[in-house]
Amino acid sequence: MSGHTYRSIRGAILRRVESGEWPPGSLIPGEAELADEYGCSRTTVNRALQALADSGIVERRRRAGTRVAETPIRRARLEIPMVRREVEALGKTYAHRLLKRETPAAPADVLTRMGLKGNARLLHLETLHLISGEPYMFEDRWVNIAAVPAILDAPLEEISANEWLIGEVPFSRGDIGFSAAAAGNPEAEFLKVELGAPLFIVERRTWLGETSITSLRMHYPPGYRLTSAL
Amino acid sequence: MSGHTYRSIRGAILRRVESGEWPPGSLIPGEAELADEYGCSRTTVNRALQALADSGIVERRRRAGTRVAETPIRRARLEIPMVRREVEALGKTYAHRLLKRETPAAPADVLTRMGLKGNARLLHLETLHLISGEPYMFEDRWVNIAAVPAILDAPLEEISANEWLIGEVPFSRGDIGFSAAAAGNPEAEFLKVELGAPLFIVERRTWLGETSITSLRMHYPPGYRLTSAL
DNA sequence: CAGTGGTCTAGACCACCAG
DNA sequence: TGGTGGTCTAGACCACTGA
Repeated sequence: MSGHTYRSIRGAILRRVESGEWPPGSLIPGEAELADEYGCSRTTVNRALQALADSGIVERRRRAGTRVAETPIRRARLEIPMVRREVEALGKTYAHRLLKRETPAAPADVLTRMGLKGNARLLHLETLHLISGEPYMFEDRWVNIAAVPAILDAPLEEISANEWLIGEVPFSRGDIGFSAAAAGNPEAEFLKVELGAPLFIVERRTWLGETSITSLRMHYPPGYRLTSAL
Repeated sequence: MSGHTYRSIRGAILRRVESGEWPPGSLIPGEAELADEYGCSRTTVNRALQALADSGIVERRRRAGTRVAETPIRRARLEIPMVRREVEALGKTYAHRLLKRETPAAPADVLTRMGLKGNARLLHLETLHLISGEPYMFEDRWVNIAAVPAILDAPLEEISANEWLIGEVPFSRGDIGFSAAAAGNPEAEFLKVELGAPLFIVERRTWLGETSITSLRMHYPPGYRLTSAL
């Protein structure tokens, strides 16, 4: 090593992009040439360029080389913490209240969302999450009983379904969606906001392999804000 | 190479984590040991483990080794496209209408948000973005004239401020925030929604080095949804 | 089909930090 | 202070794909 880390080289290349030396859409020198120029190995240049490609600054293709991205795509990396952590990070005390726990016939839209058939048994949970005793977030959750039968006996008054599921199925895949919606019932009542108030909605589905585990909608009252560096 | 790519090894390790062989919080074998076990070089194992650490599956510390994450942090990676692309990706035609363009005395909250002093000159823009002729998003933007003086002569009726700025300052840093808010004026009128309708709000600020460039608020009507794999 | 990035290897040294 | 991950190197072969 001659004092060149892949970070320093990534920085050097980024500066040349930002300075306009290599404008958007232009081809930048190949790895071998850059390695020669910076006096480091091609491996190190490769790593730097991969990092830049990962952040959307450049686009790379075999044979075609590396070009500066034409339209810089913004990639925001959001960290989605557990509600408990979110609250405790604010220095407040967290609590939750299980408002509903039932196994009704599942609505068609929930079944569709979870990719299940009509005979699937689902557990429906409504939970209010509290910050220092005040409403923080209202959660409407459905759980696929076939995927985690033990949930029927879980002490969900003491441990939230989210945390119980993390203990049971620690690593699952899923997707997430963000939107806005007017407060209806029962969420308006539980969150102590007026009917029609604008709520921030986070929807999440998780899967273990091909099996749907849970699907939920989290309702945050006005004032909630999700942020990220860009 | 003996048929082992860093991806296959990442997958193999992930499966052992998911299977519960290494429960959350537990220490997994060191790089050297895993390399030996899988019959590949330590470099390859290192790359696999770095990828897993990057997705929040494991946590690594020198001397302490690699542990399975205690509480899996969810990292969502959001791609924030230009509005034009977002619309065109739906197969619709994009257009925009510049509704306001003025250089008033800047409100205090805008100055604070942009980290500027009271004497800073700002350009205020209100733009309606259209999808196939219908309102798609209302944008309220402030631009720091000192950072990009040429914007005063930019043909913003033809090219949206966003795209003009990308051309002028292709690579800038910034942050982004998501929230919900009730439609007020003028956005309710322009978006053709009722006063008080729940809007999805995206706020963005961008900087070039230490200089604030622009700060904006994008208002999406009910129905808009931002999604991501988890 | 030739040139580019993608990746693996074996070895080396370093930075960090828990014991 | 020793063991762990972090990183660099030089060389090699491979996979893809555009000219």
